[in-house]
Amino acid sequence: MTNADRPETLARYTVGSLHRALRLVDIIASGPVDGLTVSELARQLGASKSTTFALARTLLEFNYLRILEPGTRYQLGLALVRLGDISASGLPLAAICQPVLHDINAKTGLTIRAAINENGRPLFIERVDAPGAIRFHAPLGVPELPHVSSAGKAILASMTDREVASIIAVTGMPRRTANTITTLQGLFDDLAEVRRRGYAVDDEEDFDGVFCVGAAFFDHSGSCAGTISATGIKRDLPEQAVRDLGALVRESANGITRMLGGTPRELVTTAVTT
Amino acid sequence: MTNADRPETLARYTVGSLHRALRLVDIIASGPVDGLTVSELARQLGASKSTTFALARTLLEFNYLRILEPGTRYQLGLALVRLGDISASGLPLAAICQPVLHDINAKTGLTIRAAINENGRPLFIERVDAPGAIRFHAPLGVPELPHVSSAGKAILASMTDREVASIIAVTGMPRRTANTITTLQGLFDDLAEVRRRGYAVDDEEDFDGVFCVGAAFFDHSGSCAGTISATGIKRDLPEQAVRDLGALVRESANGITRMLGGTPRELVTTAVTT
DNA sequence: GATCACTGTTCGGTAATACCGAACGAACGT
DNA sequence: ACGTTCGTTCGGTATTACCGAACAGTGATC
Repeated sequence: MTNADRPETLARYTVGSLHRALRLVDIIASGPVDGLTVSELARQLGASKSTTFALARTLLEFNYLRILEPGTRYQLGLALVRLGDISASGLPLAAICQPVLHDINAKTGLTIRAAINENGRPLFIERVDAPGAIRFHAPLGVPELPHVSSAGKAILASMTDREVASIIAVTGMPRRTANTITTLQGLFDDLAEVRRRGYAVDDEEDFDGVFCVGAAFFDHSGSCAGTISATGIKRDLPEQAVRDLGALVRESANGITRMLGGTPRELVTTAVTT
Repeated sequence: MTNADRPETLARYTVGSLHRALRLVDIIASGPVDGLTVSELARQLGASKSTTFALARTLLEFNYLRILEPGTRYQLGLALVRLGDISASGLPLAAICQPVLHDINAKTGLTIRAAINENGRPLFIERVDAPGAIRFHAPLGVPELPHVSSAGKAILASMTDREVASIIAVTGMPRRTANTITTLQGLFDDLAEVRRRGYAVDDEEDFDGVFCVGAAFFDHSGSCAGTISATGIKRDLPEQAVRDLGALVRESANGITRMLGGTPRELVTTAVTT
């Protein structure tokens, strides 16, 4: 549940019914794709059926929810598509990144994503899917773990070891696969490699069989604004292809850096300075 | 289908504070891109500052809103990106259409959009922008007027004149440019042309200088599920290019029809049967 | 066919709470 | 140093959001 992971002291000026309604939306968002019924929602929400019904009706009125034809299951509505589109357009990054994502997608046929740097964690804001049936688990709008993704490691590589340690202190380093880096020293070593190459690699560290290459771009102040990354099936990517892909992603990220008024970081052989 | 129209009785089972909160989100969504302050929101909402503040804080807690760095202006937050993405992914159409949109975009360099048929009106759910600086007014998630867009006319062309008339009775035929079709008979004539060609054309009927080509796809039951359309600047499109583009869009739509388990409509020379 | 368990929906009563108004310090722009 | 506007805080009160009970349908099981 995502309602308890807010230990901040914001609980003071919150509107209870609105809080409940947004939790309801979250329950539907993390529920099955074919939606949930009022009774199921009421159970998960811990409220009565009538209350849940009233909340759902109000959300329905604004098209935040949508009712499936057979029966009465609630899904997320189309108003959220509109609002999400507006929200993403508000970020100038999205407009800048979109053509770059399409370009890499056209050249490689892989799934390409753009993320922003959210306090050291990658938060994906845009995505261009690979053609074909394979779809990767790639939700937008939620911060991902930094130590298991190429996007996350590309961000961390722009920071000092001290900063990296403070971020990892919050997120931890949970193991996802046999290849997951689970020690701080192992991560530091990998980040040094990232700085040398100019791009980060996720070699089945998040999902078995999934390979990822990512590179960071920087704003005018020189701080890491975000990343772009390419995701594919490991067996489809021979070693040479990875090097070419890494170079492509790195240069594309450098292009975004220049569009943001920044200057691409040169490849370094030593640790980053404070 | 059973979608009652706007002039519904103000629903009886609405939660007041939630209603206010969603109106607040809408106000921000239709406001300036750099956001609104609490005082401005309170004025437009017709509520006190303290109430507005509490609502905004709660929405902030769930990342429905976001605060701009300089000052305290509220923007739409990134949670809406996530929810919009989930909402669109819930529609199987979006997953099917995405590679097709990219394909046409790669071939033509134009802005390509997919819409679903929302009671005879096109509701855009996905978009691939043209590379370059030009951005068309192309919001997602809101139903557009059917008589001024190629997507709308492609939908209407799949219906009988009687059905078209009943839809136009609701939306009206407001004039947008000098080329806008404003009479029912004129629309019927144009729709007959659409059925002959297999694709619809918007020749500066919505915006001056903007040209559009769209075609409908159909589900297994043979009813129009939605459209794909390409948008560009008129002077960039000579007559022959329009014919090629129309054929491309039509064939791409036919491909989606087949993926939906339907059979593409053959080009007709007479009116559509009931 | 009748029972059961379940659903979505309706409605009244009441305790909770969402709202307002006033007041605070701070930040601008006179 | 002025006046104005901002965001934020807090207490009191009447609004209202909540619950529980009861209704009509549906589908499965006996």
